[in-house]
Amino acid sequence: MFATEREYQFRPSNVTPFAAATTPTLASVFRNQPTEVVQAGGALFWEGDPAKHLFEVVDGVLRIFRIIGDGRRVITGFLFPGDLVGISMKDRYLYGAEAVTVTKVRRFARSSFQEKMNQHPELRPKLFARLCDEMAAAQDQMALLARKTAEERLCSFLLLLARRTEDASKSTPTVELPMTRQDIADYLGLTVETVSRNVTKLTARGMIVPKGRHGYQFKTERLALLAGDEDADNNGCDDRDIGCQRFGRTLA
Amino acid sequence: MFATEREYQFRPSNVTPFAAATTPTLASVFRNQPTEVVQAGGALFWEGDPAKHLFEVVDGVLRIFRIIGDGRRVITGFLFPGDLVGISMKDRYLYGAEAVTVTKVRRFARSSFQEKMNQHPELRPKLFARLCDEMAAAQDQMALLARKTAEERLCSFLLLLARRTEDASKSTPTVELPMTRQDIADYLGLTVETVSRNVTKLTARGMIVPKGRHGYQFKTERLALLAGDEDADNNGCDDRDIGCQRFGRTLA
DNA sequence: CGAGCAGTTGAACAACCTCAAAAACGGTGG
DNA sequence: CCACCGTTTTTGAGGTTGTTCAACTGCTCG
Repeated sequence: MFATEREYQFRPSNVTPFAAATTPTLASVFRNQPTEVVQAGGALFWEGDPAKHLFEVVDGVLRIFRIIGDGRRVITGFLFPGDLVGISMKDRYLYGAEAVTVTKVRRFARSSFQEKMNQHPELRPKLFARLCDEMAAAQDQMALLARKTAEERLCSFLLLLARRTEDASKSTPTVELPMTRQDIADYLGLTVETVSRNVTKLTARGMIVPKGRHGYQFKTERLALLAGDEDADNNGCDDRDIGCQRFGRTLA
Repeated sequence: MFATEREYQFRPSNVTPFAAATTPTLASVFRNQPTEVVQAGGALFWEGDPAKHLFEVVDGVLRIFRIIGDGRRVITGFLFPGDLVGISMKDRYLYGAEAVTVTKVRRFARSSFQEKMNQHPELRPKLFARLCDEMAAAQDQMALLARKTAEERLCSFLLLLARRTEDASKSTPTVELPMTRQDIADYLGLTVETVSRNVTKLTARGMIVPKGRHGYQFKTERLALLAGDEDADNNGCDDRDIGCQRFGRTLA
């Protein structure tokens, strides 16, 4: 589909450096599976396929999507290294999964995953917590789609990506956008044109600065003011914990 | 808040008559807790409250909502008898829960819920399945908000409600709308006016027929054609299983 | 009865979409 | 290395859907 192979570096979602060394993680269940490579644009599975496997994203970026009437596409999430795809109790996938970039995944039969989880009951709360994070992400997204303006949506999205990059702690991280404008549009419930225009606008205002092919340097504090999550006159410092990642889709 | 007490009858979500008699259900964990009554408009908890309890809706309807910048409200779900509220691994609720109608709930301390689940491990997959259903519902909602027109949103919503009524199997069930137009608008990402106009339009076209104060009789097949889930020229008969309810919010 | 709120209706407006075309990539092959 | 081709992105002009603002109706319940 694409011949392009883009550069990107996102860090695994739930693998904090120290915890990884001491306690078994969900990823460890997949550790000894061989990795498979999916070319950019290639499909891992389609909506409606028998849901026989789970996958762990090892490297790259996936998009999770649905098609509704008249071929309208909705991207319900992007998946990054460390994320799981295909967890469910349904016998068919409820969405399709495609590679945005060249992607490495580890495959696991659903039955053996169940087994592994029974052998390691200490992983259960971790899986549970992940579903909860994902539910929280889904609710954020509903709020975004229901009530935010195009500009707010874009800023929220950029900040979400920023949290996944190597230097997420920096106030002006450089972030790669491996997905197309069309992907972003389908994720934010907008058109390509609207996304493009707003990227241009943010660039013109200096909130983001182009860095290389698909990269931008973000002014995260200024973007946060435009993301529409707080009152305009509130400088964003409230006491709630928002430490968790809120991005991936894990369920099928 | 409201003095109004509206009539409604929705059936419990995951309690199929037969299964309830034979196997222990999630609801059975709550069975012996005393029920509390929340007046219409009253709050069960607010976003940001310490998440000390879970609740089971016994009777009535709850709305789950968030407030984003500038006071914009987003209703992320309505909860009906049998649904659970407040399940999470976070120590604070990520949303508020208010009673749409007078509502009966059973309260459970989070720790004792954990205990109960450990005592009855056979309930674990049921809880898990519920989270999966909820995730599926969230994805439906994202698709609705991202890509559907006002009319499609309203029809989708009405059909969702229809599935919860006593006579859901009938092709022209009579359904109560216990929530206000504002609630519906905040759930569908629209304004009150747009909801009102579209209700009027559907009524004029005879797709829904007013029945009493807050009730309507639905022509479900005709509504389904307008819900935007299938291609316009496809009469809605595809092979995927869509039997599950997809409505409630359980997580906090 | 009348105050207050939910709901409806109308007219003007704005944000976003659609359609169209040009520009910029990114890769390919001479 | 450069010319070419398909794709992605940007830009522009005009149209539509849904919003905003405002007035009005009709309940319900003191």
